[in-house]
Amino acid sequence: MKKNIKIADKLRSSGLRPTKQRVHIAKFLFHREKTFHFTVEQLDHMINSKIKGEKISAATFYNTVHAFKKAGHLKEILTNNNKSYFDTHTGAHYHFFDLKNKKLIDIEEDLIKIKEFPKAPKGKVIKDIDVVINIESDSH
Amino acid sequence: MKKNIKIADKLRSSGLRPTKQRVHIAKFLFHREKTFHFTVEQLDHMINSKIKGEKISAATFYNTVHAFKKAGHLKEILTNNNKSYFDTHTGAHYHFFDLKNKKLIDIEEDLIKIKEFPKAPKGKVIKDIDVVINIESDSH
DNA sequence: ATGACTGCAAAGAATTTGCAGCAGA
DNA sequence: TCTGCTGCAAATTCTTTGCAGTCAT
Repeated sequence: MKKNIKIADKLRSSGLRPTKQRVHIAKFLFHREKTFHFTVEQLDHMINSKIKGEKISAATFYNTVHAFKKAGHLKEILTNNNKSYFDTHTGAHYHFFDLKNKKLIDIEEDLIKIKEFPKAPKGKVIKDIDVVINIESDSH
Repeated sequence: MKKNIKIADKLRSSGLRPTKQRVHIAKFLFHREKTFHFTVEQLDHMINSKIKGEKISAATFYNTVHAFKKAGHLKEILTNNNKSYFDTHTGAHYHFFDLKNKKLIDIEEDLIKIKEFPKAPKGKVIKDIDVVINIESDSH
């Protein structure tokens, strides 16, 4: 029960009302040790398949995930898959993307050293840098 | 007319039949000096708006762009935009992505130096590395 | 002739939107 | 009470598919 309160506070302090659905989703996402990568659709299936009663609607998953992202609790990752992947690991880091099984693997920031990179065009600033290393099976 | 022959040969040597539609699209894409970034949809509009008679169908644009990509004449680029962007510049290079107007800007390979990066997981090899530097307006 | 390619229209996926009703503050 | 949030269904957007007819070789 403590955890619920913490989650509620986390949401409230981000300006998000801790509704039943949001708390449910937040607990699922943030009460885990390891980083978790997912698409909104996958999240929908994973959570709703465990709910016997009232399911959470897809629209709410989209709303909630985007709200969490805006609040800085989730990070969006680019892939070659034309889908939005999200990551509970919000610090600076990069990814392997396994082209075969469409799975992401974290690469901690300090494992990649970008020695230099160009300045942003005039009037623009760099917001962030995405690095995706696409991998495939050895046999290729 | 020479150019048409060259294009036809380029296609044939990639195992692609130089149909009227493919030659038309290939000329549009490859007879230009500067790199060109586009989505399939944009390409469709750009080309079909110039055709008075028989338009080329969307399916053919998708088929053709993917065929060109497979043949190595186009490169696909990741963005934060959940859309497939393609690039006529097929060599190794990276991109700025302007979050405001959804435009890509090339960054030549030698402007980014990745000092070190992790080994691929066992049984996997690195296919390629995507680097996208997201930029936004200064005022942020 | 014989595959390969095209075009259409329909289906599919992922995501967004509009709005009435509900529920936190 | 008063916004903000949810849920539904419909709408959108981008992309793929199936198949009959057409074209390159």
